[in-house]
Amino acid sequence: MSVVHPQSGKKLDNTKASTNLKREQILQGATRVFLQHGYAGTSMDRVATEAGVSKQTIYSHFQDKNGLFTALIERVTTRQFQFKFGSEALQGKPTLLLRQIAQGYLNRMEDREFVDLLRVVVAESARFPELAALYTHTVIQPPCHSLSQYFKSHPELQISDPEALAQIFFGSLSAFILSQQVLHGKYTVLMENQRLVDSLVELCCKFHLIPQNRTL
Amino acid sequence: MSVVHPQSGKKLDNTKASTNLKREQILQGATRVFLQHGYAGTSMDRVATEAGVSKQTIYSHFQDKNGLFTALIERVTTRQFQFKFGSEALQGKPTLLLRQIAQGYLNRMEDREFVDLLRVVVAESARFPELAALYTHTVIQPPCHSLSQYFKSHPELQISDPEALAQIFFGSLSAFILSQQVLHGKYTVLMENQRLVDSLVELCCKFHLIPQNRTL
DNA sequence: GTCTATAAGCCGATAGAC
DNA sequence: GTCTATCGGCTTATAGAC
Repeated sequence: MSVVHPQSGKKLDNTKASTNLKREQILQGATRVFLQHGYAGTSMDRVATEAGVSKQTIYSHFQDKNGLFTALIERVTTRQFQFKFGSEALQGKPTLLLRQIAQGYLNRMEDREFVDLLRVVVAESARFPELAALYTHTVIQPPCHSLSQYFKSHPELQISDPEALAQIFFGSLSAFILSQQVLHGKYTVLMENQRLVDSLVELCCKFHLIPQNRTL
Repeated sequence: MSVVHPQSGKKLDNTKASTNLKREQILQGATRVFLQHGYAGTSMDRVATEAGVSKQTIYSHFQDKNGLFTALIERVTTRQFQFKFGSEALQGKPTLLLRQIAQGYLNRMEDREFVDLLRVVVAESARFPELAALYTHTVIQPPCHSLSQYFKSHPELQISDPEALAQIFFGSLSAFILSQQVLHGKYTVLMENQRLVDSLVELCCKFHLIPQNRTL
């Protein structure tokens, strides 16, 4: 199938590079369109225009609309997994560390791709359950698991159910992002990020802080 | 425009009743289809078939696809608002009351219409921002506001930021529902409702319970 | 491999009979 | 008011030139 040029190996490499470049070009264009308009709301014509290629080029790189969408969401999901959370060592004063974690997670609100991916994965969760599962295990679970481990290794925090508290921690942050950015509550319901973070950290460290700050 | 029958007033009433019946019939069929397949994924032909009427009948009751969808979501949203939360008096022991509230909210996981509405409102939030705003103010805010008021009127709970805690309370519950039911985590990520509820109640009543249960 | 052109069917919305 | 029939236009996917 592939044209092997006998005079220079470069020709082959260039061809492959060019092919991958086209594929990349298609994915970038398709990502913009699909993440904004959803699966059914996106036409292959629109993708072709946005990516600057013809429709047939798309069909030569991907089996069909379904395959393109799946490959695309898997790519963006994996990309969002690169979010450095598990990598940084979980050290330092608990209040400061937890504040950093919460603040860092809330900063993702400003990442449009993160917000768009969340909306689309939820939107297509009924038609693409395997993508919902991938998202859950790749984006949602890892931070939750890390925090749970942290809680377990710090008994002085006196947390009765580390896994449940980690779920509450990231769950309330995720719900905040959903309500503020996806449902546009930012413009109608006011709540400063800092207040949420403060209360969350306080909840996790209540027992821990009592001996230092309070006398009952 | 309307045909007023001179012999019997019943004729007019029957006609109106029949009209409202058709409208109801259309809305019921459309609700099933739209909540399952989303806006772009739903065709008017499919709605007509599902509702058991012709397409033209739909267009005589609703301006266009957009108008039908909007009327439908507004109806279901309002219906979900009937969820009895603000109505019941917030009385009783805080731990028991909070447990009841959390448990009651989680019971909505089993209401398919609630889960489907959440998914569709999120899915179409970019194209129908006014529906997202309606959902926020009708379904999300009221319970949050009620709980916040409850916290404020019970200073013995020593809650520093009642509004933020109420947001954390319902936010983590909503995120749980989203992850378990919408993203199908029910089948891949196991976490019993009871553990979440226990931790949530414990967090809200930590200071309150300390004098009774612990000695620091 | 990439393009233009086109097939075959479904879309939202409407016209006209009754 | 409700039906059947239909109109352009847009949809996914493919055929054939280069």
